[in-house]
Amino acid sequence: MKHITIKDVAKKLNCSVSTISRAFNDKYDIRKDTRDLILATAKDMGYSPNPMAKSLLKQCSNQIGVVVPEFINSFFPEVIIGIQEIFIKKGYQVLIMQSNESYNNELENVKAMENNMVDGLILSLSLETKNVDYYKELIRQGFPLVLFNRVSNELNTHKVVMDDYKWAFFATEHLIYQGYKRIFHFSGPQILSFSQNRIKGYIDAHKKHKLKIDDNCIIETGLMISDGEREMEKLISSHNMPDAIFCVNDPTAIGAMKMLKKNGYKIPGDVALVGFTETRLAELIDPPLTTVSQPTKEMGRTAALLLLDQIESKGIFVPQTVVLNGRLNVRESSVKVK
Amino acid sequence: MKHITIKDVAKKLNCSVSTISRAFNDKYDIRKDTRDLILATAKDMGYSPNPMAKSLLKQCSNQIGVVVPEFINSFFPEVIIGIQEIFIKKGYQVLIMQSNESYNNELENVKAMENNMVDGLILSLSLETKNVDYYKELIRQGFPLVLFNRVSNELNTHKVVMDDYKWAFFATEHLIYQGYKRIFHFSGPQILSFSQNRIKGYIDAHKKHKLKIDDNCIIETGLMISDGEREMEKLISSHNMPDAIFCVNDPTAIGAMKMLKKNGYKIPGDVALVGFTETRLAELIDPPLTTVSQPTKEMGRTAALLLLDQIESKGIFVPQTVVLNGRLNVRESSVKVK
DNA sequence: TTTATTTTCGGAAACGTTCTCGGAAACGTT
DNA sequence: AACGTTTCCGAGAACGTTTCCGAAAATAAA
Repeated sequence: MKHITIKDVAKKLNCSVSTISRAFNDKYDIRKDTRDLILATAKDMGYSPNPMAKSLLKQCSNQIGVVVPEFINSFFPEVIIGIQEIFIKKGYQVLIMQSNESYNNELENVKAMENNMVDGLILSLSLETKNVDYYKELIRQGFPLVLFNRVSNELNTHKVVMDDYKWAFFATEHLIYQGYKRIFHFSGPQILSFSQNRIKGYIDAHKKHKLKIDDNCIIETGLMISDGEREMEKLISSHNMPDAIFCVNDPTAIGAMKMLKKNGYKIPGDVALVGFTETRLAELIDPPLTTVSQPTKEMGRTAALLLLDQIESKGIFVPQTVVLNGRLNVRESSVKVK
Repeated sequence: MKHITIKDVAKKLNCSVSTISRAFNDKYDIRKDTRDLILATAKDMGYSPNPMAKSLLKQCSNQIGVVVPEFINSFFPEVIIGIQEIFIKKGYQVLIMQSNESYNNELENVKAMENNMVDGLILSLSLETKNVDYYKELIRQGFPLVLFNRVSNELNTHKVVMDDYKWAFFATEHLIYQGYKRIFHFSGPQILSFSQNRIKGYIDAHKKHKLKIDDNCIIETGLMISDGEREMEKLISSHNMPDAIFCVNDPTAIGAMKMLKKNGYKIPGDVALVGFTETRLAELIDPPLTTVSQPTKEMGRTAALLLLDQIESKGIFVPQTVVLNGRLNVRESSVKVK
């Protein structure tokens, strides 16, 4: 379990450690053949430079950190794959941690990353996160931080999101075009900006088509399958049924669907459903779920490129918000039955 | 972006760095009130010890690494949650990397982890991994390594698996009890030991019930949805239809299901399906999929505890293979239609 | 009071690198 | 032969810690 160090190589070749270092860092002041010799014997001995020592000296680690709320659903994993795609190519390592939707974990994770001297951080906020002071301070100090998906208006830094308003609008309008009149919205937690934007899209689509929205049509639900189930159950037992529901995301739509099926309702015959944020599930469940899909990998790649840019341009940067396009995948769950 | 170091604190308090270090490491040879003073002012200054420097000195990092083949399906993420549960509590950080089912990536990841001086590694092999020499060498050197789920017989170290043979046997037997006669098996890659075990279970269940297995009943398929689709399509076009299929995992079963439905076959009326390794999908798709579920979080916890044990007992350890129990969740996809 | 013991602290080496500085060869020029 | 250049390399500091060793101060024992 003994690591081979630069000294071991130096001793073996009877030269100084500086020379070895030169060979490995492609410096100009080293003879070609000595470099080749060094590289060859080093490889032979199984030596490779210790990145921690290097990080300590250079004060940067060639690592970047990713902190996400969860990775049970396929959304975040797919984003991460996009992130890795970029960074692996650039010789960076990607460290991943998950906050499990807890503010404390999130903060711990971020601090751990920071201590680990990551050169930058890509972050998506947890459900619980209301206080972003720590991140503000980080940004103030010039620490490269990119937010995606779950972002906060209070933080002035690079962000990658999709146009939630626009696509919520389109999704709702789709239901309207299908002829549904009594469209409910299962919304996400109010703290998250995307929840607000999706609500706004839902409302404005109604306005455009001069449709009234009842007071109790917008129901703050959550983001999990269980949340959808719970709220659907409430609706069913209160005999206050919509003819369509636009859900803040796929899991809540799936929860609603489960509960509807359990109670003998037909989808979309009795209640039509539209989700948001493609998960793998959407096209596999029965009936297949109409949903707005986000370009997950592209979101990852974009966040990665923004971060890379900020890291490499070590200085003044203008916080950018990249808005990615989505797509409405119309499937069986929302088409009007004649 | 300037880090506060131990020296800054020492200068401010007009004492030596050793004393600061003592305060932070709860050493006995320091006066109580000086320690309190140091801790207080350090906190005030926003100082926290640099873990990289510590790792460099101590030659261990209080970090452990997890390398998994993918995390698009919910299986690995859930295992990771179990792993984190244990390690977070113990003050370890968990670094996660994914090999994307590529042997090269896997090796790169493992080396990166090693260079990062992780104190141990939890690994699940990629599909491509046939050569495990590097891991052998790691184990020989005494590096703490725990394998789970995708393990190799060639590696003599801690392992956490489930009893694939037993549960494949039960799953197949379940189909037999339902009255199916022509049961095919979509198998995984032969290299993976779990594939072999599941095949064996499938065969032995037939033997027990004195049922013959045709030559072409066992079809090496893969592990992805697309693999299941492909092989199912072949079967359909060759008019060589089974009345039931036991699939090596859920994604292949789901792939088969998609293709069957697309071609108008009824499930389980025309073809019954059984999967393996619970994914979130199984109970949500239509029809709900009968499958063997693994205790994912427990698998993670078990692997973590084994690793922890090996790390802390710094010395002779007896490689252990923990076999976890599964469960057969019978759902609609496999029950005989009268 | 002197000596022995304990408590508390500072100095310095070490972990594995990179990098600046200076110096020794090797070479070319007059 | 004497000098200036260039090429190549070694010594040593630095990164931020911990820990061993020893010493000063405080206390206890004589």
